[in-house]
Amino acid sequence: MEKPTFYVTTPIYYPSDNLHIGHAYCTTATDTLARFKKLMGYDVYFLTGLDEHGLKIERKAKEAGVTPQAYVDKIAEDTTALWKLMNIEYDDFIRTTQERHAQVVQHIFKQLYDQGDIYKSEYEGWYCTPCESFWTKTQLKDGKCPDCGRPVEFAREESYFFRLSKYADRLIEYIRHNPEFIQPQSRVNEMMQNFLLPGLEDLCVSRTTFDWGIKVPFDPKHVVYVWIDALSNYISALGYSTENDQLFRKYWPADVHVVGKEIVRFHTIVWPIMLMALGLPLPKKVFGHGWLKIDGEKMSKSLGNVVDPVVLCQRYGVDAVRYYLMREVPFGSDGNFTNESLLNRINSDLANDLGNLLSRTVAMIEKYFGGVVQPMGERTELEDNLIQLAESLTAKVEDLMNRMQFSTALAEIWKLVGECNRYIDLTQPWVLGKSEDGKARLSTVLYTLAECARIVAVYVGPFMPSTPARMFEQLGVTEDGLKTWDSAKRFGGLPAGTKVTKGEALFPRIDIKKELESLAQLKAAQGKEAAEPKAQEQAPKAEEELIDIDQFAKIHLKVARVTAAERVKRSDKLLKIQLKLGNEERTVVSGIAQHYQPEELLGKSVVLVANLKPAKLKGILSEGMLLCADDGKGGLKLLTTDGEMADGAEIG
RNA sequence: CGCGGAGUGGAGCAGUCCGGUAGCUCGUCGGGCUCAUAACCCGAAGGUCGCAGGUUCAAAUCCUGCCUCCGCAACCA
Repeated sequence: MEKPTFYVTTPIYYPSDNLHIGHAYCTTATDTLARFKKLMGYDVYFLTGLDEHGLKIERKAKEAGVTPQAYVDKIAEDTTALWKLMNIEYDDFIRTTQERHAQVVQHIFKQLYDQGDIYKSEYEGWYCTPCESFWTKTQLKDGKCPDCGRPVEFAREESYFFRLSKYADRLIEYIRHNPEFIQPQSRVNEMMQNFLLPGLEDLCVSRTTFDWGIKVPFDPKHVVYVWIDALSNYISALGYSTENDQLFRKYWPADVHVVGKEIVRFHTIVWPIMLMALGLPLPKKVFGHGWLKIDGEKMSKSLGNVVDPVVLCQRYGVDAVRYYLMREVPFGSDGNFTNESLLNRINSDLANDLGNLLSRTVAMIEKYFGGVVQPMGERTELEDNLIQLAESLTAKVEDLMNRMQFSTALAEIWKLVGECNRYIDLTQPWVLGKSEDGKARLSTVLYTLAECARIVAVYVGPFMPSTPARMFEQLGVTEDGLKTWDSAKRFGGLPAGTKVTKGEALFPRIDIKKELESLAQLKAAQGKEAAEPKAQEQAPKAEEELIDIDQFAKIHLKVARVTAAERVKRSDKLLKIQLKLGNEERTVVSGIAQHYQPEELLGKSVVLVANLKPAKLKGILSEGMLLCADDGKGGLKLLTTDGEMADGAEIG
């Protein structure tokens, strides 16, 4: 009989920088699911890869002084090395710069154009010339370019558009009739309320402002812009629309697209509509997982809190890191990554509970029976309970895994680990070992423990791929039939006479205090390294635009005193500030609400650009600008005067 | 009122749909045990469930209002 197929994907990540723990999180989850399905007997196909086009990469490459291709080649190499390190068992790694992909994208683009779903029009937006970027009105920061802060101008660009609106009703119906399609459920509302029900706008799918992308086949000054390029990877990797499309015919539609919550929208709106337009079946499920925050904050380069999975794997071992990622946070919710919680998990769950259980079990079999597992004798209530728990695990774990509740699945497995540890205390093998009468009972106790350890080893496999082998080795399990998922469903598979061998600690305990210290040192050292090249980068920029004294004289700076300050309603960043400059009163709206509480500003002497053209922000007229300095860590400080100054004083 | 999520012992979370003794993990304190990686087991302390009203015999749970935090708002997993 043919095995049922299971096609699962990660997003194709954007390689503008090396990948971080967030990417590792997503890929680990996908790998865990893929391994589970393989153990369940599915013919699994697991795709991951990189989305290598776009302006940002074009620029990054330029900064680095290499071609975009060379730039992404390097990161692709690092990425595959990372997945190898992390034991990610993917079947294919697609890169959007590969010819096989470009062909398919062009085919799709042309087909959609020919059937009228893509049309040529004009893209309107706010254009920042130095950045060569379009922004929507809402993306602008105080009316300026969110990237560089310079002024933008309204502009139009010839573009191709994809007629999302045409398929919106069909998609709404589909989502309503397929409650499993978008997971977790809470994301359904978000998509419906925010995008589908208010009405979809057509999607801009080409650009003429940069080159690094796949050319529109019939209009080569245009480059295919993001989503048609990126999303197509899920079928281009299978050979869709080529002569060699067996994989496509075998595996499509995908069973699960695992994605981060920020791109759920593209996977549940744009992608299904693309597929509808192409007349293809839709993926069965899109699962949007949450984000890992670092010490409670969003991970970002500018905050300097990006966590490198390579370092963690090298220090603690791949399986420990994978375990932590899958156990700590319910899949679908946001979670918090801290070194401390990682180390705590490793020590308490892996070293103390699991590792130590194996260690004490094997040690006792060696001590009391020369390392030979004795036959199971008469069962008491204690064994019945434990065995019942072990055998009931299958159904629970399978159900949770199918719902991608990895964290809860691990918690269930650990209930058995915990009960085994308790069982040892209840049966007191060290007392049994003292008398000949006790030995019969002892052989039952130790058999029960060894067999439970074998069962745990099987269940833990999808999460921690190299741990089962290490456990089997100590337990003396050699027969492949005792390592399968099915073999864990029934207690009693382990044959009496099996020879156990005590090995190294499965997960050595970590001295958390010391380890946190050395991590801090490591970070400090890295910070230094990172800071140096940055200073060099900035140097040439300073010369870029020199102004002469006359130009400077045009700017009127004055000392002002804050007399009142309040938050601007419906804005996270803006404060409305009342200022006194001698006899004059002014209102200024300033984007510092994330750095200052209104009350801490009262009475402060600040520096005002007094002759800035007034601007309306959130409907409030702002007459000037307060000078602030960026501390480079995402913080912002107002400039004030050294000692008391009369308000209204001229600066210059 | 753009949309969504969250606020529960020191920390992280479950419970909220379907009202009825507030639960789990870690930490802390006390005890037990010695097979084991100073691990394991038992027990205890610690919560007016964000605030204010309302419905009810009964509210963490249902309703109304408010406060605070976080995310999204055309590409950060």
